[in-house]
Amino acid sequence: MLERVETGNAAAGGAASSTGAAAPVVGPIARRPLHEEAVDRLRSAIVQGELAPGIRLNERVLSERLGISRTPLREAVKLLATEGLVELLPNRGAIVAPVDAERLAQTLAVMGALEALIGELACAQASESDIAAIRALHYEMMAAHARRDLAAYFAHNQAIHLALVEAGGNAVLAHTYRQLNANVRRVRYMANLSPARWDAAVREHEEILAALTARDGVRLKALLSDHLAHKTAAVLAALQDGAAREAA
Amino acid sequence: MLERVETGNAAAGGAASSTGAAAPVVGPIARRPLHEEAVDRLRSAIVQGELAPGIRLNERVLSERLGISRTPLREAVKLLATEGLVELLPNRGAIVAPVDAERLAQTLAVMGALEALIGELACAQASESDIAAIRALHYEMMAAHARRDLAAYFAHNQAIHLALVEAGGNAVLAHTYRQLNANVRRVRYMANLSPARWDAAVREHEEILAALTARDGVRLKALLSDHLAHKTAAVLAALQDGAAREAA
DNA sequence: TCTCCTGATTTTGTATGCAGAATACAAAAA
DNA sequence: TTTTTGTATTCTGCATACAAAATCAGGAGA
Repeated sequence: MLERVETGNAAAGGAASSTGAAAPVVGPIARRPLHEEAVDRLRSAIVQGELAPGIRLNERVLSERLGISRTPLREAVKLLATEGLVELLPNRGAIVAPVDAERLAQTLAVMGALEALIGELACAQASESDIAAIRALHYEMMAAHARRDLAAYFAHNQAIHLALVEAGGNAVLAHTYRQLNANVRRVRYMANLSPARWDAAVREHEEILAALTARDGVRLKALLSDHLAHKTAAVLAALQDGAAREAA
Repeated sequence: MLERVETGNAAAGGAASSTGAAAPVVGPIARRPLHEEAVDRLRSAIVQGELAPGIRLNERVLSERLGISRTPLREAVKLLATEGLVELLPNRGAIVAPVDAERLAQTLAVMGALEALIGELACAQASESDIAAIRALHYEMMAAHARRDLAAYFAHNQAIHLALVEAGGNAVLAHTYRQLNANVRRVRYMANLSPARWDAAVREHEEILAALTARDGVRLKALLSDHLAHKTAAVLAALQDGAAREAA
């Protein structure tokens, strides 16, 4: 967990050896900044619960683990703080942000407001190949569901929702959505959903795909909103549940 | 412009000398981190156009001007990059993000989606004193309009919209809204609005206040959406205008 | 035993140093 | 004159050094 970074920036284009084929001449591989690497690393560690809510992020320890110095690490931590994944304690460093039901509910409410725009834009702007890609993801997700493979299901589910927002062609919307979503995913990983809710979610996805295919924006908006509302209920319930179990 | 920081963190509460009066004991004033100071400084400099779009942010120069070292400054710049106010060029530092009509339109679309939630929450959650405060701001704005004092008008206008979103009690929503808004404000500063649009905006604000007072969420939602749509049109038009004038 | 102080240690926040990349400049070639 | 190539300088990205704040350990006193 949290392996060293090993500056994996090896020449992406590789030696375009041999014949001077119509190779696009790769271009000089911009090395990825370490702070970005650190952001990604830490974000996924937090989202996947590898770094539990509330634990302190000791700079020295983390910088050793990631194999980078404190400077880019601190930059990364501050970025994650704006995403709400970590909390900055003045003069006392940072902790992984505790999961707060109130805040989570607020986040989901904002995402709900965005769903309307997402549905509208997706229907209006998605290319046929965008839709085809989403359909492919949908069936892969169905397969995961049939297999009761929760991890794969989540992964494809995420991919679908991201593809939907991307298809709308509004980069700001996509960025905002992603950022909010990070906090929700964290809880998702913690909470298994009930079989009933799982089945219902899959049915909802069927309808979502149908509406998108028909490019029925009004309907897609409504479906996405409902879908999120159900998800909200499930997530908050799971959270309550977890808290209760904790207390026992 | 961009005066040194002078660590204005002087004991905020001042010496709580003399009698142990019921002073709220200020607490040992947590010194404000320099990177935060830098963020605020740079953000307002950019929003107010003091740092023009496209110009390079030379680290050495900036750190000297602000009187802080490069480390916290770099942290600040990276934070502003996530807000979209600056653009990071790998190995070549950062520039003030160019104003891009496309991106601005996308930002405004997202804000539009949020307006619905803002209106709903404000009507449902605002306290009477919240509403009173907004009303006070409203009249101050009206005064500024009567005086044709554009700067004061903008300031109060901003304050009203922020108060509205704050009154809803959803901190995540407020945070998201603020962030998106920074990019719009920048253009606002650049573009004077036409007298006709100004008058119309004021009338819209009258209706907004009325709907809030009546706690008519449905109506407030619609009004805020329309208001933003008009603003969007005005802002984009002003932007076109500016570009055209530039070309001439 | 508990509380409160005091000094040592850890940890953060900030500044500075260093290597490599990018740019600017100047001379040579076309 | 224009383009190209080699060199010097500037700047960024990262690491490290240093100072201030916080935490911890131990002991004195109640």
